[in-house]
Amino acid sequence: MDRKTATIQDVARVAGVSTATVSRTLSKPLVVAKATREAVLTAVAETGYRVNATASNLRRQRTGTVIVLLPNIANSFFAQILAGLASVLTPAEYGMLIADTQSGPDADQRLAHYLASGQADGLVLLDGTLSPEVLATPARPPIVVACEWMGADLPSVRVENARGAALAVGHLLRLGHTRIGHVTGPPANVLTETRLDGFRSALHSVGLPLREDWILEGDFSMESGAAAAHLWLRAKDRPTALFLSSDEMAAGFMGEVQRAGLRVPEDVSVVGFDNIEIARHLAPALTTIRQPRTVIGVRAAELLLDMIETGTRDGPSELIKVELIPRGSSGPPSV
Amino acid sequence: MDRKTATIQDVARVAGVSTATVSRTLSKPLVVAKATREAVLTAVAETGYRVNATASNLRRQRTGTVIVLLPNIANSFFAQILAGLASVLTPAEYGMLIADTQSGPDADQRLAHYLASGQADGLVLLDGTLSPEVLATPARPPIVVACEWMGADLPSVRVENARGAALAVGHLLRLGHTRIGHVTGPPANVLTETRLDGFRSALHSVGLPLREDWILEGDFSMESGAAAAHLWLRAKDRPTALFLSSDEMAAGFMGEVQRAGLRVPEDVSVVGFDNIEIARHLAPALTTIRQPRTVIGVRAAELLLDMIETGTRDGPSELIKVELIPRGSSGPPSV
DNA sequence: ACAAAGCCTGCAATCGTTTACAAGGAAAAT
DNA sequence: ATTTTCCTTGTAAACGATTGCAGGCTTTGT
Repeated sequence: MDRKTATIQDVARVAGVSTATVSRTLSKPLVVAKATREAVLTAVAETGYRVNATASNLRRQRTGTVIVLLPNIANSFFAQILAGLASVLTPAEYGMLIADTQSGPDADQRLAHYLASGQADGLVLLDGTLSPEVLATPARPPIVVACEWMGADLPSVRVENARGAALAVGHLLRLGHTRIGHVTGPPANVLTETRLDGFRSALHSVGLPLREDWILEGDFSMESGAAAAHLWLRAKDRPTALFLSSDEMAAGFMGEVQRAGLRVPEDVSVVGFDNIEIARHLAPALTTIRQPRTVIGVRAAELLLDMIETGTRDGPSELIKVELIPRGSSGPPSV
Repeated sequence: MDRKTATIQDVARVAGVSTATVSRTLSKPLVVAKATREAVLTAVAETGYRVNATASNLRRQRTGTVIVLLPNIANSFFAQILAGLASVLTPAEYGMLIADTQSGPDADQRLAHYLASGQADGLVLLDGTLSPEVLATPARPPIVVACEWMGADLPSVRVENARGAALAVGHLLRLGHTRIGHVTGPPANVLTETRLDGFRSALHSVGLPLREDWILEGDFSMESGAAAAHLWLRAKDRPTALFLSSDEMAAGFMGEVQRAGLRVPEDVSVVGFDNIEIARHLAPALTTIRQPRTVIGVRAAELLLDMIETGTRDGPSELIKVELIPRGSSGPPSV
């Protein structure tokens, strides 16, 4: 046990072989003779050798890192996707470099920077608001998009957003609602649009007219859900049910409505989207559309690793299923 | 614009200087003459050169990475600390390697592995359940502990947990409660014990007896808060107020109590700990103890960077202040 | 005008691995 | 017995940057 960490040289000396043999023993054990292999492994154990990832990466022209670009780490939605990513990347010896697109100044430029910098073997994109033009970079690393995005033909892991919206509306219709409103996500976002489209066409398909004044603009945050509640409370002619594009908004909405003395679902039915953990613990428990966040992360990571290893920049796209979870926040309209 | 990324050699050639000069221009611009400096910078811009972090790290005998060990990324509490860490580490050109101690098998062993592997220039410890003995590793990198931990004398960023508990109890006492219960965190955790101690001594200092049957065991999760609610609902002789060791538990508790038809704070006052984002959006809004999570991350990162740069393994410890946020979930007892 | 001091810059070694290539020896084929 | 083939192993050249050392050219001092 030396002061410093042992290097491959030390192992080679102890085992009485060349560094090449040590390296081979560790990476492709099959090509070295059994006797030497064992000698090397003993020496490794004895010296406590661990391969220096930096040197290895330099030589192998890789970085051992994938960059994850997301709008906001603090958001539990992304945190859970991260957990999924980590569960695949960590065992594969890849580190995650997390880049928060909201904290810095110009997100598009940051993306371009990461693409060009060669700081990563791959990139996971969780922010749908970035502009697709940046991808024009030559020699960019493989990218997997794990959210709705305008950049058309990248390998991606997506969620049945439109169908989710349709499920939500269908549920409310079945309960007897005909006056259904919607609170959207932030304007630029594709999630917003896809869910809004799903909402629109679900209403359309049963012949219900679309009341534009019942479509409120939010931004996925609880804050904006609460704001929507204020608008709703003040409105003269209000919908009896609302589909909100995120659970956080739904929670904010319900809280505000209840603090104003009205009741859910008696006075208004509420359906969210995401099935965040707290959804079932709210009072009333929140009806919502479940999307398996960890799975999204896992699949995205698997896709990316595959692309990195095969050296391709194209890959399949995957669609993750969603599911309606009916709970207490939705009920029949009280005429 | 070549296919491949430009290397320092390319820049040197274009600028008509040696690679040494290019390197110096970029790292210590002051020592190179103004004219050459400008020539180099022009060449850099022209070639689109970006320094290869791997090569630089290898030569400088560092990794450019800090490892963050935490129990669970998906937990929004940690996610927010992460955001704080990232906001300091990313600009300083350090990557974060996130290691989830819950996902793997033996967390202690993983910690030991990370310490020995030399994979990181520093380590942030967010998991208080790891055993302190592992630190005995010689030549370990600097560590900052950003949570309560038994390992005594490491540099740390801590929160006034005991005082927080005292604030919570004091608040309930002032409202007139004398029958106050507590829901703890998981048994092994130091957070649990510190807050429990704070709770105990706050009661003790005003001469209230301690009812052991009013101390329920939780684990910080909403689930366990809901379970505590069941116990509370079933109890014959129940407290009129509860201090729960986390907001998530408080949310789970409130939800369950309300779904059972009782009301907060009329039937039971609830105080949480953390001030998670949803706290103010619940109905009623949750009274809680605020701890600034982002700040914890920021300070921990700053401390760690300082230790890394000065090469020391000791450093100051910091205590982050907490604050009572009174909201609707606590009120006078209804006799 | 000459020596001393100061600025810049280049040379070349180094960080720790990986991996083409070649070479040595043993086994198999002729 | 000689040639061919196969299996293992070693040699040495990268990978791309940083930096101690030394040398050349100015500047300053006397």
